[in-house]
Amino acid sequence: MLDAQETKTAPSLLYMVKQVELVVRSHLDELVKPSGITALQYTALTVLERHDGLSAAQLARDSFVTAQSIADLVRSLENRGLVRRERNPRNRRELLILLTDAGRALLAEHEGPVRELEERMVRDLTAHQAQQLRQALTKAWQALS
Amino acid sequence: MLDAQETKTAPSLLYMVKQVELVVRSHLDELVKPSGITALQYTALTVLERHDGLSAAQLARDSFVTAQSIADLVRSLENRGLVRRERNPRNRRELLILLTDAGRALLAEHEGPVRELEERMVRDLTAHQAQQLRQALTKAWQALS
DNA sequence: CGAATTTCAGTTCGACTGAGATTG
DNA sequence: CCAATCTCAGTCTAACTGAAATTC
Repeated sequence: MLDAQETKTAPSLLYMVKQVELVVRSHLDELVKPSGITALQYTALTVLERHDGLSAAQLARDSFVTAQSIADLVRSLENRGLVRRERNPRNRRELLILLTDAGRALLAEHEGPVRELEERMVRDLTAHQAQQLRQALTKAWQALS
Repeated sequence: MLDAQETKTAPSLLYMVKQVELVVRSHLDELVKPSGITALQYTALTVLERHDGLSAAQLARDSFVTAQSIADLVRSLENRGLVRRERNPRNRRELLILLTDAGRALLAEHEGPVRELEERMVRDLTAHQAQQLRQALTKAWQALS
């Protein structure tokens, strides 16, 4: 509200990224709240959807947090029956995190509303501009990683 | 690491926004840590730089958090002497938050490194693409607000 | 009186550090 | 022996809810 309208100095790109993330997360939290999970937990499930059988350590690196922090999140997903864990037979230190049927069902349930949220986000962009946005974000992420 | 390389399904725009925000925040935290403040506190100072004399309630709405949450942040900035507060004479409920000289000095000190971080973020984009990114983020933010 | 702002008190969640066990 | 992974224990920050005081 404060920045896009009466702007003395243009807000930085860093700030705009933060603002978009803030508003996305608040909508996402509302969407998944009925399922009793947070936006953070939902996002972890979508990562597992794309990379099933990840270890907690890999998930932690992907999220820029410590392994200890991820452990709590994984445990709560496990307690809800959304994921299960099993030893990696090739490296018995690792516990692989796998989606359960209930986890996949929860993802399927929210697929539509989440897609609608993303469509609303690019409502005022052309398909080409939305594609450019995705590429620019990917390049920005790579440049800072 | 996990998504831009071996991608089964393209990560969503919502997820990319989150990832860029995560990596930006981790760099920003490192930059401002020597000053003894967090990225969150630094960001609040930059908001005040653009809109000096904001109330805590306005700052809270801008950040999608409750007034109670912002109160702690403002109090710690006040304790460090980076902001001061005074009653709005036109509306005596409000306490306006104003940058002190020390607050402005802290912002000036970090201006260069923060600009370098932003330049690094758009390193692989043309000037036009960076401008398009800013516009797309602004439109996305408006569509969701 | 109702709405907005601030403050106080208590709580919860999501992160951290440090230390230990197991595996490669 | 060292590095990576996971776990346990304790802590801290940053968010929350609820309730009260003040002002418009």
